Amino acid sequence: MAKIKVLLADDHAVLRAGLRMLLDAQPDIEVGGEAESGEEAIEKVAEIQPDIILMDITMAGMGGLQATRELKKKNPEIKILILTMHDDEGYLRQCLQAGASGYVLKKAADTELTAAIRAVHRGDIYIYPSMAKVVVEGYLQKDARPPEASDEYDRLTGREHEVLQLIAKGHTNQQTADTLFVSVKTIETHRSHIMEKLKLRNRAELVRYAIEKGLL
Amino acid sequence: MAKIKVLLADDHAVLRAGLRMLLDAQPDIEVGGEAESGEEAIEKVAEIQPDIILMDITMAGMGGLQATRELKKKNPEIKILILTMHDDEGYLRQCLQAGASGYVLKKAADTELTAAIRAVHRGDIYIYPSMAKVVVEGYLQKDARPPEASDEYDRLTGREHEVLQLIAKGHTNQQTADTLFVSVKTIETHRSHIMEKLKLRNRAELVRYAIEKGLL
DNA sequence: GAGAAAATAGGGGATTTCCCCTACAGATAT
DNA sequence: ATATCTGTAGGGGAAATCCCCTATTTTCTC
Repeated sequence: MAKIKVLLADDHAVLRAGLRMLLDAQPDIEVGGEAESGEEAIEKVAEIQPDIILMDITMAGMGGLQATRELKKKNPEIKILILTMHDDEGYLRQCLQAGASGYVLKKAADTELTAAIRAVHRGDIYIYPSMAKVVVEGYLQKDARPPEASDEYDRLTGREHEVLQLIAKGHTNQQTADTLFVSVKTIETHRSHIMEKLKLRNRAELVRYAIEKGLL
Repeated sequence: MAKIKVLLADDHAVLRAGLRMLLDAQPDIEVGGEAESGEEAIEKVAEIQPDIILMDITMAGMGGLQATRELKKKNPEIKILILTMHDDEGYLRQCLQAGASGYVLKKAADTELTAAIRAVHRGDIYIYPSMAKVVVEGYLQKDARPPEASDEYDRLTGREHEVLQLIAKGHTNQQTADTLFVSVKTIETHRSHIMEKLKLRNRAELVRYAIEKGLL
């Protein structure tokens, strides 16, 4: 099986040398080349065709962010793993938006870096755990219910919750009944109890309620 | 320095045994106890006071999700790392909302699991890379939206937009007709054109579509 | 062990949705 | 000037919803 070919892009020669030692010692990874700047990284990509670029953000000349944007535009299938000392949400976000597949801090352990390289090579995204927190918060907060919200909602029984979710997904009463292996009449009863408890007047309001409560 | 004390909660004894071998072999981790269900995990926590619970989702009796919610409610400082076979965004989201600090798949490498334990113990969040993709997408999409989005949606006429919004608010065809001072049949025609253009099959899907596009 | 709540199921009927059509007037575009 | 799009409206029928009820079994709770 072919090794994962990595291009190192960082303007510190010592760090590149250390990374080369570390990565070449892995059975499944090899360093295919090095670059000192964004421009050089772009040139070298055409030449050595790496699987992954390990990219610093701050480099003399073109930085890693701009280089990432240009590389992903010309070459969408290339994977770029940011390796930086910047423990900063702003950078993280910009890198991800530029098309980076991962973000690792230089203080990471060597096993974390190699795990990140393997993850990115598989097509996954690797976010260094101390940075992951903000990403997850952003993810959840999209509809993060302020815990208060609903006392009527808590009065729904388990089965009623199930029925509510299925209906909100667009299932008809009949489809819902089939899914839960009960009769349409049972679904109607549940639905009417739900609507009564939540003071809803028709299916549309019910769907809207479920979505706004983030039940899907 | 004290070792990281871990409680294993999983209903497969063999898996627990394997994990115990692996974790006890680490210089900085020890297994403090085991549980076969959510209920048992809750009991054991009081007894052995672990730093981290390694929790499966699907267990006989109380599952890991419910157990996570209850543990975090009583004991917010405890860290819960989900270890599951479920490669599923819905579970991931529910676990994070329940208060889990990490989500690792059972197919992960041993070094990934130990890295996750250490990350969570530091107070970070660890998301297994193949699951991280959806989280990052959710994070970015909060504002990095406009690119493609909606070509079918743009094909709706002005009047169709109006009708769509009213219906999504929970109006019946009749109410919508009264609001717009036209006949119910006109609303029906508009609605059927909308559903055709957007490939929706019933009112519930229509409501859902409108809300998810943020039309309200 | 009595009572309440939850889940199941049905009857019957009014209303609404959904789906197929057709039709026509006015605006717009080719 | 002809074709297409938009908005309007309707006929007719099948299907689904919605709204009253009642009723049985199981499960929880006090």
